[in-house]
Amino acid sequence: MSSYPPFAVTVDLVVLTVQGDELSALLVRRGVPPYEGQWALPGGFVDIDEDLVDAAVRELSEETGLVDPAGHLEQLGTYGTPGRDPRGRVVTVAYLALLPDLPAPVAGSDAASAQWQPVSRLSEGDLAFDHDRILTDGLERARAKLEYTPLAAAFCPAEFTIAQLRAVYETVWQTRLDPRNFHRKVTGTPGFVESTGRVTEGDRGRPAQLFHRGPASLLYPPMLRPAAE
Amino acid sequence: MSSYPPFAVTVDLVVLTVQGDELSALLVRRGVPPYEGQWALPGGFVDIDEDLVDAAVRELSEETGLVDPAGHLEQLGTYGTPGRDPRGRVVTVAYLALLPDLPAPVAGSDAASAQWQPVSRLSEGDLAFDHDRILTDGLERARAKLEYTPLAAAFCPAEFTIAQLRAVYETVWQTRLDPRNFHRKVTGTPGFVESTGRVTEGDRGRPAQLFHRGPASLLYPPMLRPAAE
DNA sequence: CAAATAGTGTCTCTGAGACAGTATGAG
DNA sequence: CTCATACTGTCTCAGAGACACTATTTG
Repeated sequence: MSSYPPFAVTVDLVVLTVQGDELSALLVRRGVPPYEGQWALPGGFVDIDEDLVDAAVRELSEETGLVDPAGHLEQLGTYGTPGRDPRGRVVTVAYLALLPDLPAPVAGSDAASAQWQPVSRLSEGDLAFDHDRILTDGLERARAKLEYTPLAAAFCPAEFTIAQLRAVYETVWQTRLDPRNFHRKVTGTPGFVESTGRVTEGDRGRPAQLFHRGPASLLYPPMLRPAAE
Repeated sequence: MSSYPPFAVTVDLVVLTVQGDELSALLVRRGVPPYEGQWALPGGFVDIDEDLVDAAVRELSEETGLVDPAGHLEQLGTYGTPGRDPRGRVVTVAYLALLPDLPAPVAGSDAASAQWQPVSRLSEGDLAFDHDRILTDGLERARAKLEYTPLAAAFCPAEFTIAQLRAVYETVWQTRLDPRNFHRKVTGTPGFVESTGRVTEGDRGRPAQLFHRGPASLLYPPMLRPAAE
């Protein structure tokens, strides 16, 4: 092995959640150079005997304090352009995590320096390294996947109403959906959601049925994102 | 950098083409351990100052002899489970390449040991390392992308007929499509194909118009893969 | 001429979107 | 009661699939 070019390998995480009517990403403020004091995606070096996804789960739990939160984690892509990290040749494997709005948003060991930031307030150049690009790719992946997978439910608590699920779509896509057609579509797509029999109480208006995620991994027919203009 | 765990980084390529009515992948026979004598995906180590995609392009041209073939290349995913390579901790970034059927299929420096193999004849365990898995992932990616992108044209020569394009779909999806509806759908989807004004000659039947790829990067509405049964 | 392939017209059915109308809660 | 939200029914239009039909070549 010593004859092969030595690389460092990191994982970085695009962690998204829906808070109120904002799509937010988990960011950490860097405490050490390079890019000291700037915001960055959470992440870190992969141990030499650690699987990539395990490193991602470890970093996620270190940053959020949550062990196995009931969301979604998938590989996003790998970024390894020479010079992307001034410390040397670092290849980073980016992961995308979608989480429900957490009771205690960030409670890990690095809590002081980590916080949720609405993606609408971020602009090119705000983040360290090439993390702007990675975040942009993660957002586009998330938006695309809402169309043909039931992943919107990953942003919701274990039990949720159709209106909550609709709010996820509206927030992530920055669009308005007709509540009546949305209801019919979601409940009519096999395997998307399953009724729990329970209903909400104490809200305004008629109580809503509570659902949990169905068994489908692909939506057929897909949810259609209104065409951009 | 010396304080970070040292990894080796490779690129591996899932190179697909359509030959006759078969979807084939480019495989190389390994000449050195580990897995000496077994078939594997083409690939190799990334140079310490080389971009990942450049390494993929370099390996592709070394194996096929073609510089910038008019196909498609995209990152597929990264595989880095400890133990996947007996030589040590090797993380590989897999790329997916879609190429038109080449006049001289494989004419690179490693030509003797490289050849196209129909994917239908390959089964679990045929390939070295975790390349079975990578190939499977590449196939699924290719099949999915035909639905919502114009990538089928990457399997065709620069100018092609609607029937040739249909043959790509039928081969990759292992299905039959109605020639008449297919024709209407493809020519009616904005930006998918553009007429060259030329027609074929010398074939049986009425001459067909020749098209080249249109400017669209996403098909709307998408091509629908017949539901699996 | 027949056979083969290219391309068009038209019907039916499904599903998306618009939106009226009904159900059931809080105040 | 009013208001708000949940949910259902129904209409219209676009597009997928089935398939009859026309067009243009080779032999």
